[in-house]
Amino acid sequence: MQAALRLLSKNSFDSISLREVTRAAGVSPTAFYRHFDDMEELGLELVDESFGSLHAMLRAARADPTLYANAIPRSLEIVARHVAEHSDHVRFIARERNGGIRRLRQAIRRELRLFADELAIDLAGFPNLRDWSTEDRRMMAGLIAETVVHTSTELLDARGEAADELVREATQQLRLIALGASLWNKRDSRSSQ
Amino acid sequence: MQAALRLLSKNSFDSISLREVTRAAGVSPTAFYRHFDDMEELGLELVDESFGSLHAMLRAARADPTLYANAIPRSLEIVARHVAEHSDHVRFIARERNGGIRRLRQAIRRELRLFADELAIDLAGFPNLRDWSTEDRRMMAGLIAETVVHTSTELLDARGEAADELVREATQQLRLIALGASLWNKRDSRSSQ
DNA sequence: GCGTTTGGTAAACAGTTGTCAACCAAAGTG
DNA sequence: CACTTTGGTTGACAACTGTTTACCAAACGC
Repeated sequence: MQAALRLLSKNSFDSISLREVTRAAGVSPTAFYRHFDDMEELGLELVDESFGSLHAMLRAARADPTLYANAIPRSLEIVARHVAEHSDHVRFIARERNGGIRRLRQAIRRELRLFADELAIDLAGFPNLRDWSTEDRRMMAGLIAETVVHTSTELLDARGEAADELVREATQQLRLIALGASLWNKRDSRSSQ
Repeated sequence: MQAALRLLSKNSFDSISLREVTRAAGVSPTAFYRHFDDMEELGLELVDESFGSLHAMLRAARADPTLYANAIPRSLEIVARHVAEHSDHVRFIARERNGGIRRLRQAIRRELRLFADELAIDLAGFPNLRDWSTEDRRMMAGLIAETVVHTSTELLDARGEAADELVREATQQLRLIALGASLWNKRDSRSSQ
């Protein structure tokens, strides 16, 4: 799996071959079948691993007591570090989220939805969002999640000053959203006018 | 190029072979070289074609006088139709935006940045955004663009009721952003506190 | 200590791949 | 009319692919 991730930093999943993976792992092609039926199965396990490291990050983040005071910049800082430390995982998720292999796409999107749902629950901890409908909180969580994910994927190809600029922009965007939330009329939620 | 797009609806670009493309086009493998040096060159031309159809859509949209009155739902309606009519182009962009081929990624991201820049200029047409700094307008345009692009890629795999739901959610998200904009303090733009 | 599970190996298979050289017919051009 | 460009062809090439079969050594379970 490490070998596969190494290859995946340059190519997309459905372009790397079973033999390439085993070659990179320093093992014979047939040894692959001792661990996976299929390349697809390898992919699905990589999805698990990638979201595992993400959830570990989230658990650590939620334990941080300084988070709530300055939630936006603090969260983005944590995300930026996660991207730096697990760039292979982040790149894999970003790439295969819209990639060519159906089941991988579905698995990743399901996990991302779960991530947004967790965020929606966290949002209920903020006083001014507490009496929103859960549907509205999910809508807002989806917007925030997408902004964070998008920023993460852009961070993959940025270094130094450019990376800082991306984080600055995302900070402003999340602030804009938070500002909108302070004016949100809870009764608007279902009138699609 | 049509044949390639057909294949690309199932697989990602760097997993389809030159021979597959020519086979799908009903032509011999070597005939490929009469038109492109490379698969990469084919890819770059597909990027041009895809953004061509997008810009045609935008030009038509801007000519619509009913747009400004009800900008958010009207724009999303237009986008949804574009996705339905050019799903191959949209899928290609979504997939290769984070795909394995560097130059394709770069070309697509450059075009998406241009798209956001155009949107930033359009935003200046709204009275309450006219006296913002151009930097803030770009920040907001980036957020809107990403929301629209993300919604488009999700629309690719949704049909009927699910698609309507996606559009409804995006409508709410854009409204939340617009609401935030009405409170935005223009002098905040550079103080990263 | 003996049998079984685990994780590795080599050799071979039929297919597929990108690219080259050589050839050719139709269309366009002076 | 002659000739050059355009866009196609066939055949061949070595290289690479996923998967099967058969074989093997070390570690583990009792």
